[in-house]
Amino acid sequence: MYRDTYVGNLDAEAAGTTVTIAGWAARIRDQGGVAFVDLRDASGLVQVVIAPDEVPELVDVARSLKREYCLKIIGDVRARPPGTENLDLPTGAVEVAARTVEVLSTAQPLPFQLDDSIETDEQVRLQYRYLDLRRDRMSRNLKARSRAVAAIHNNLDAAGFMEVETPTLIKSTPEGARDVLVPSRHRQGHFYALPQSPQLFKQLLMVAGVDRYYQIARCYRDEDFRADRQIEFTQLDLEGSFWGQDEVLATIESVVSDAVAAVRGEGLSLPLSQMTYAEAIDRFGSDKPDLRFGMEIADLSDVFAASEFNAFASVVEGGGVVRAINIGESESSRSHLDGIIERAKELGAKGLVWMVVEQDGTIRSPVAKFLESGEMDAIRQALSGELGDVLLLVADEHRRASHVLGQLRLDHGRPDGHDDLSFLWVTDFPVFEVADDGGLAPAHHPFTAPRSVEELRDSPETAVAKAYDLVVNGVELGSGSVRIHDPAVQQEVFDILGIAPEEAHQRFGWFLEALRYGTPPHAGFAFGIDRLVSVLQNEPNIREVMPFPKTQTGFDPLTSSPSPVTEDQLAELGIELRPDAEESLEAHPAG
RNA sequence: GGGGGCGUGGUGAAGCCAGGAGUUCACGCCGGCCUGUCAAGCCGGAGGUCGCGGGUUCAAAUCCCGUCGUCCCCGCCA
Repeated sequence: MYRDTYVGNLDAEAAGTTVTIAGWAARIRDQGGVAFVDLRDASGLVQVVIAPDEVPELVDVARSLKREYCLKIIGDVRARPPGTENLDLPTGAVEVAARTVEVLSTAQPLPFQLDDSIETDEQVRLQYRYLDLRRDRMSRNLKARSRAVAAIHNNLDAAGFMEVETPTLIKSTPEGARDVLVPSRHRQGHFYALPQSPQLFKQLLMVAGVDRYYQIARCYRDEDFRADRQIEFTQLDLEGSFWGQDEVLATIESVVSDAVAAVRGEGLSLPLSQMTYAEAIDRFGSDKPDLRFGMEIADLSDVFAASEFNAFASVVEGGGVVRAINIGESESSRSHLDGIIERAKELGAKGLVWMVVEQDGTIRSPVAKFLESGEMDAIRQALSGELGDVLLLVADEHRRASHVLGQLRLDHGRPDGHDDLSFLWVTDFPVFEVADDGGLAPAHHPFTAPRSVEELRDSPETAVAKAYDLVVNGVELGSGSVRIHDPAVQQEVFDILGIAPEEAHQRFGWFLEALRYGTPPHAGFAFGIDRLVSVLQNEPNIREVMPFPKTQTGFDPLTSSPSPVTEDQLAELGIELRPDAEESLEAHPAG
């Protein structure tokens, strides 16, 4: 028997018992005589005492121990001598006096330290992820994730949902993100795609009468990596028949609240607040506003419409707007403010005007000479400007000005280092977004139901979809929609989206066919488990809550994947590498 | 596709702007001392082609060019 208890269970009540415990030597403090070993297992840490005057035969083994040796120890739990208790340790009231110490496995010196005293380069952590995961932080993240997922399963199972698996080798329907492709051996030149989501399959399950479906599904999108994006990630995917938006939101709220409670100990106050897409853009310059702080966007178009400052006045005259935020008391050196202007340009603004509120209520700014005192007053009032506040103004079309200010708002207002959770539904998304070339691009997948087909046909640029996002602390957790269940409507939507009938038939014909067999009205949602857990754990990126993530270029330093394959493997698939791929092989020698 | 930060013994940092012997600090590692420590302490020691390649220079960790890796951001992510 390797153990009869976890070390985390050892408290004052366990004193007087004899236990068998097993784990790793997290730290060793050899006093020359008595030695202390902090033994860590999956439950926590306990101090083991090896005392030569009590058990002389343990002297040699005590001397031989190194960090991260894997040990089995039989010993007596006893209260620590008065004055030596460790209040920082949950098990700090007791210690285990060793009778026997068995080395189950030795360990080489570690490539990095497992305590949190030094922040190790992430590539090294990933290369030795199995050691990194022993660290308290990562161990806690894994546990939190497990608890959240368990809560989700419990909630949906109790609510009558059926867990159904869908294929991970599916038909490629190039749209949206790039597909991850898998070559077929039986049909050379043909490829499977890994699913970007189980979207169409879960809709087929609705046609199939499953009624309430869910799945914790792995999804794959081959786009550039970010702190909150990996090539593969995990979503809770769900769908229900004879359902509408209100029921979906209520279900998701209940699920998320249970997941939050499982990790944080306390659920959410329901229902969550809601805001339309239009309001979110207007007030916060984002479709995923972070409501943990204010700093709302104010509109100054009226002030500048008649002002002497022609650059702004002409923008307003041309149908644009002048919008602004107050980032509060901030460094107002020229170089710092120039940096903000650069950032604004990076975000797509033509320029940015800063203003600093002075002692006498006047405004210091490169454009101050164009402003009358009444105009300065109006600006200060609109932005509640106090002494020392820095105001940032952008003139552009409404959408772009809002977007730029929304980002600057995050740059300067986003809090860090506290535990607040600010959940928000964003509803009434538009069917189309205005692309950079001025054209319309679908904002969602083409199976999203419009609020009305007539509206979509008559004024597509303002048409609203029955689509909704869940946002927490400025992170888009997930999105969902009411789906189209009428094949005629689906056909028409394809048409309005600019997908020709032949094209629609070729890509989605199998799906359109399915809709013709008595499809129930249905709706659903999907949200990112990685993102949710990373927010709940206050982690800055989702890699910290994924056991084996990849680097920004999709590389896994632990296994050195992706890697070249043999000529034979390629030949079986009918694949030959192009010259530029051969060059890439030389540039990235196999690890 | 683009912008920025970083790459220095096993780990983390300083040194780089302003070129002058691989210099420094913390942790770890190895050896010694130490019988109540808990990020133990004290003494001693080992360990580095300054990511790689090229250039400038009498001289390059330091300046320049390229390249690889990594992180953040813009674009992209129906």
